[in-house]
Amino acid sequence: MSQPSPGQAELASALRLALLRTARRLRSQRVNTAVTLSQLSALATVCKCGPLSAGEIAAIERVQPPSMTKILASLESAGWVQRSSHPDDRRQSIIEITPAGRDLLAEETRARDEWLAKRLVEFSAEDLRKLGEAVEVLDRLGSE
Amino acid sequence: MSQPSPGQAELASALRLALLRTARRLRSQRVNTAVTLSQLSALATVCKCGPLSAGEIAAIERVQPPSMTKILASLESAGWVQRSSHPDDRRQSIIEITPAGRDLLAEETRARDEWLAKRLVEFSAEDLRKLGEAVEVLDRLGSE
DNA sequence: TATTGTTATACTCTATAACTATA
DNA sequence: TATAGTTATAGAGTATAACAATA
Repeated sequence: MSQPSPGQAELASALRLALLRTARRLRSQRVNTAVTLSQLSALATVCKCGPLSAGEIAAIERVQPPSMTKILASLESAGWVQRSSHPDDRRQSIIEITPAGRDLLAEETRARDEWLAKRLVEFSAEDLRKLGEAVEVLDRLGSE
Repeated sequence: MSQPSPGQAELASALRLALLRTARRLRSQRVNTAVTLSQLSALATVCKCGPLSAGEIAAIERVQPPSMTKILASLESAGWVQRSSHPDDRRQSIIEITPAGRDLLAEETRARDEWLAKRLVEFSAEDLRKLGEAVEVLDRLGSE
């Protein structure tokens, strides 16, 4: 593995500041005050990746187990996920999304995306192409 | 102005999740426990945009004035910024970076970028091009 | 002993509401 | 009255350390 080049260090610096500010705006953009962005993200993972244990969700979301405990407690008390016992290991429980959770996820995703999409319509086709190409790279950067 | 197209809604959704996770990882990557990412971001703004009032920094950083009050208080008590009185308006003070602040900023930026740059070396030239092109678009998205 | 998850605790980050000082 | 900034307070988000239950 080579050392970071000067160009990479500059890119890293610019990317870090750009991501901080954009994420700050996305997080503050609360649509429904009943659910937060972190809860929504965990709910999206449970919906997409099927029934999972708490540890598995924490690993996918890249947070520590105690953080996920809190998120899951709030999702469960709101009725958006439900737990069942693991057949072989009584330490674990299996967490899955409920129909109400699916409804909430769909509605919130639509509302939050609308806020972002409204800003995106002001961007050129060229800008959108650049963002679209970067999403896949960012995904790898955020989950490695 | 047109309505968001289906393609824009999908891009918005994918971008939102990618940004959340990547930003989460960047924020948790603490190098020096003496300074936080938000403090560093404000310090970078004061360094780059010259002497500013508290309100101006808050506007550039896109946070509310009370949030900036806290950030500036910590930066000032650490000796990384200093205040002087505004010549015409005694409600305001003028905030500028100190030499110690400049040193801290250079050192911290280097250390934090190293973490990101180390990951970037594993990416292809094509990936880096995509990220580089997106940075400018993200900047506009985060500061509009 | 090792693993899974939770509880206890603390710190960062940010906001709104109420207030002070100045214009 | 209006504006710039601060103080008071609270909630979201996350972590580490210590613990309990189970494997």
